[in-house]
Amino acid sequence: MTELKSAKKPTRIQIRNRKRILEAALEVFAQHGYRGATLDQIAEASGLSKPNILYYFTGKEEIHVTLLNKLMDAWLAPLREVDAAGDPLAEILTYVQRKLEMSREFPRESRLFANEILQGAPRIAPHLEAVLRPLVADKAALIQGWVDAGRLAPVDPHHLIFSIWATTQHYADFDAQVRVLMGDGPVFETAEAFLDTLFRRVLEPRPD
Amino acid sequence: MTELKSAKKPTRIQIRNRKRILEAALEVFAQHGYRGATLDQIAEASGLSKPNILYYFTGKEEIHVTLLNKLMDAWLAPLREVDAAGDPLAEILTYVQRKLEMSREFPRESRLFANEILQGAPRIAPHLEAVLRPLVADKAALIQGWVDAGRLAPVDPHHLIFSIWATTQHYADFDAQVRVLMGDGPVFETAEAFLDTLFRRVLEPRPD
Amino acid sequence: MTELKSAKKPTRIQIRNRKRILEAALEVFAQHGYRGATLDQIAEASGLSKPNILYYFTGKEEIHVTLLNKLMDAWLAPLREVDAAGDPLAEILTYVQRKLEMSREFPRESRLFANEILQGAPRIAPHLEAVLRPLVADKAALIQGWVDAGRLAPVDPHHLIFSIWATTQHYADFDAQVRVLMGDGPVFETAEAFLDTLFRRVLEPRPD
Amino acid sequence: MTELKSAKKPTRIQIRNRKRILEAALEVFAQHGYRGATLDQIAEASGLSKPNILYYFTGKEEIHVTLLNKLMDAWLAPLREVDAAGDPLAEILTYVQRKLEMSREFPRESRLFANEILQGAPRIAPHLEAVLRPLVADKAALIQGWVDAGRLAPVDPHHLIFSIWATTQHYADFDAQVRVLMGDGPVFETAEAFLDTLFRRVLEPRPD
DNA sequence: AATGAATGAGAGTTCATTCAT
DNA sequence: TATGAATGAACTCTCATTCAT
Repeated sequence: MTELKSAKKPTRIQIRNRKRILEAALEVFAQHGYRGATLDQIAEASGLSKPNILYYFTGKEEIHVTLLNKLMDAWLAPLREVDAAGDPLAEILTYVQRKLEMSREFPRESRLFANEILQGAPRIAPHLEAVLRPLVADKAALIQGWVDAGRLAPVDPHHLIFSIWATTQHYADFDAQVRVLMGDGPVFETAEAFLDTLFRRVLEPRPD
Repeated sequence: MTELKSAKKPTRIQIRNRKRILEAALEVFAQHGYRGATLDQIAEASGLSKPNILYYFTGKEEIHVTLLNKLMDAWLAPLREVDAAGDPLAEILTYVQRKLEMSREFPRESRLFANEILQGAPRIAPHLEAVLRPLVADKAALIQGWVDAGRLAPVDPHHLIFSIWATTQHYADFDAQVRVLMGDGPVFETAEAFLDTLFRRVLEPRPD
Repeated sequence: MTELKSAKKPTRIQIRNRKRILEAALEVFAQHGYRGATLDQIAEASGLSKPNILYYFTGKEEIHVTLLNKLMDAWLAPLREVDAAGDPLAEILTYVQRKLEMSREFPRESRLFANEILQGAPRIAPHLEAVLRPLVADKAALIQGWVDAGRLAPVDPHHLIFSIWATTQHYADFDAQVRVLMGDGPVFETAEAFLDTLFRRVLEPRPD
Repeated sequence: MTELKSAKKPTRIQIRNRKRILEAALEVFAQHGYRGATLDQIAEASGLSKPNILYYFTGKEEIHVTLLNKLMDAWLAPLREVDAAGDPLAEILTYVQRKLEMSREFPRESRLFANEILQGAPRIAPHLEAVLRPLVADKAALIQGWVDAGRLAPVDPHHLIFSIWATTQHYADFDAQVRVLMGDGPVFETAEAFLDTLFRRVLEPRPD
């Protein structure tokens, strides 16, 4: 039944409404978490009726999973683009910058992801193992190679990646706290400079 | 009525049961978030009956708020102890170490806090403004002073603090992801070395 | 509007689609009962869309009633054919055989009917009173006449008819149970012999 | 959780309310079938609120299964009591009488069972295989023994049992139809005489 | 201090039916 | 004639909270 619907090519209305729903759901899930979000909220935010939402998605969970899957692709793109042929320091600083950009442009996606991981990754763990793990293993090896070649200061590649994720996503995930502490001033601009400095100092090979 | 309870000094049983409830609730709230947690789960985990829990606490929210308040004190202690009279680099590296320690010792508290902030800090925002803001302002000024005195490499104090929080709490909050990527190997031990190196490189004043 | 449809003579497509719908609905209603059946199931089984089904029938109930009415005609035909001019015992044994045949050929119709009666005949009671009652009264009188004439062993005609219905329809209505108890062996063949013997022994006039 | 409740010995209120619910549910399920029955109806009929019903039973299905299980024990008791040491004809006629009695005393149980079998025994099939099949096999063998010994007229034991079930349960399951055809006159009294005669004629060994 | 019993307010979901084309 | 889209009503079930003891 549902198969049929997704098998046939979707109409314009279907495309539009699925987008609306996902957009609304992203907002709601990001703010309240999976359990905290309600279909009523998504319905209201999307301007569709609750049963109509269930006309497009099998249920609450399918909406959530769809969001997570869409998210992961975009989420990992910057890491994928770290180029073995590029200049090591430049590659990583670019990666940091792009990750920070994503936190600014897509804070809701970041929070959606954070919520999922916080709760033990119940729905996305398989994806992490299948997709994220090999990708990270690959890039960690690349970084290790750079370190071994003396092109980066010695550093644990995995922890380096974690620290990039942590520091960049922080501005999306902990936004409420950041706002309290920094007021209405420019956050991302100063953050960008700070993180550039930080990782430059950490990674620049020094003669010693 | 409620006043009476707090007016009279609590009996031993009261103290014990409130502890049990908070311990159980910490576990449950940290894993499932506020909305995702149920009193039934807390009741089961605490070994008390649901109505009995509501004898000690007005409701679900009060339990949550109590946990958050207790948490904040312990949470900020390491920052409070950053000593203006100490050696700047040592003070901060010690702070990093103590924060990481807290992530290892109290991951549930970290996740509880992360959950709250992720959702926009609806219940803890006042506390952040009243307590956290002045404390951070104070310590940021201290760090700025150290920087100005040339005792630390130039760095934005606020963002520095954020980066410490982000990198240390990451190991508690994103544990599920870290585990997928690092397997069963030692995480905190290598993290400690990594973060020590990281912040040392960032903060050590360099002649140039 | 609805009148128009029945006023004009139906096109070939109409005839074909109504047949499809009724065939599918029979399957679904017989298995799940009136409430348990859904238009979705009927739509899927018939290969038509849900709204299209409602183009041919006013609603779920009309489909059900249509099925019941069609059913009743066929259902009573064997009884109608019990011939006053025939040999009493042979007439009744033939009736038994034909009823059993219908259970084998049309088990879904049997179950549909059983479902309806089980629930108090809410939709078919009028039909029963108007059609079934006089027919049974007539045939009961016929049997009574045969009994009075000594051509059948003395027996209550109404209960005799009930016992014929009960024993023959049992193989359709309680098929699930029969299968559990008789395995995959031949059911209807042995049942036919059994029922022939049974009613023969019951009805054969004996000298006494 | 639920285990705990049923593990501890139930209070008087629990016993009373579970009885009320089962009594009400029997009425509702027997009339409308599993899908057709609603918790609202059961709630109304039992005088309890809907959530309160779910305080005593896990869900709709548990109520249904509980009823079926309770039913089966009582349902099979008469067959169990068919005594190998008794007089064959008397044993069976007594069984017929007791089954008819049950149809009169417990028509709702009979309809509940009929509903379940009609729908393919989705919930009770295992029980049928585990309990009913061996019991019937046992009694069928007993009857076959009586037949072989010439103490009963030759007859297929399985079909004999089916015919007893069919004819006796008919008065409960098809009550709506029987009422239409027999009016307000005595049904069970005449049915008892009829069935006694019927099975006597069928089973009495005849010299031939 | 404790708990069995009860419930109102929703939650997610289903479904017969209607709308619009 | 046909169907994608939409919905109101109802359904099962959950849960924080209250009642009564």
